[in-house]
Amino acid sequence: MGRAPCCDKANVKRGPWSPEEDAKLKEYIAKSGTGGNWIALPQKAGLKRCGKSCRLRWLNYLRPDIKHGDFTDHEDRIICSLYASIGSRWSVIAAQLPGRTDNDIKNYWNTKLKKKLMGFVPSSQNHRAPKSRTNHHPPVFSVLDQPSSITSSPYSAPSSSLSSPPTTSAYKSSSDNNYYTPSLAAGYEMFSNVASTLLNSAHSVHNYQGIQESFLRIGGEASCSSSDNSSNNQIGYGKEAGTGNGYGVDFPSYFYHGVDNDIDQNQRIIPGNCNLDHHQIKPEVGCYGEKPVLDYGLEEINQLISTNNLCNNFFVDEIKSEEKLAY
DNA sequence: AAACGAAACAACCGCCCATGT
DNA sequence: AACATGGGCGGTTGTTTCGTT
Repeated sequence: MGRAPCCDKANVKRGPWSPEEDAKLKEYIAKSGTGGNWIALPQKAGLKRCGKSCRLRWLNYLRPDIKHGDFTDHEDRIICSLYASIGSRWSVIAAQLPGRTDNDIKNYWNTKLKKKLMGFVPSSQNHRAPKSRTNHHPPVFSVLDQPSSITSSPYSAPSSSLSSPPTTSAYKSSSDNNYYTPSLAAGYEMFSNVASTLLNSAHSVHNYQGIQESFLRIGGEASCSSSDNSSNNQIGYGKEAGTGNGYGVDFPSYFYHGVDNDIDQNQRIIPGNCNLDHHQIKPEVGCYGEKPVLDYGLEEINQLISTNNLCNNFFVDEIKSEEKLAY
């Protein structure tokens, strides 16, 4: 038995909204609010529209706090890092960008940012001028137009598990029995490249502050690694910040997710056992040892990486695709 | 100037989930 | 517990705009 439609499709107007309809909707909501019932709203407002259509129009376009215009570099970075962390949860990403809607971000990602980050559209070929309704901004991630920077990065290249796209409809983890959606896997893959490049950028052009904002601040996860300091061949990089429910964050995995890493036979940091059923991504700033990550300067970070022989392997294997993220 | 293709973005569709009955 | 309903979300499609030929 199929579900009853939310409205009578035959008797509602579809397609682009006219200025008159916009005015009616805005006027009604300004006067009466949504009333918590979008289905009943169009009739009350005198609109021949589906309630869902009204909701969409209001939330994505008419709301007074909507920010129109091009995305800033800072917004780009937030989108990238969150996409890499949580996939295509556009509403969650939108929540981090005041004034931006999930639809807006989704469209922006699909039409511009994704291609940009994947290197499909080098800035020199990005010939299309912006539409008049938007403000032009400088090309984002110009550093990404230098693919050689990835391989020449002082940090390790992304792990091989991410160097090629999944060949099947689902991405099988090598370490558990979970499958990942292509979009999520693609996001991780993309992000691994982006992260490498940005890390290199931070190293080479001394703009670490930007990297902090785009990656570090997004948040570590509550630590519940299966590795601990007592293990013979594991190093407890995941120091808890304080006790109890502190957010233990490894370095430099914190660049990505802040999971607890283990160490491999070559004494390099490898992805930790991060299970997002248990890890909650939170917007807190994590700690390395007892010190907030943001308190580390570039020199210190480089020193830590050097001293601890850290690498930036990306740890898609340990991320489950069906996890619930609690905020 | 017209045709065409690509890009941008608004809007729709259908599913899922929370909540109420 | 089962069902109905509305809201929310992500994926996809349709339309418009603009650059190129």
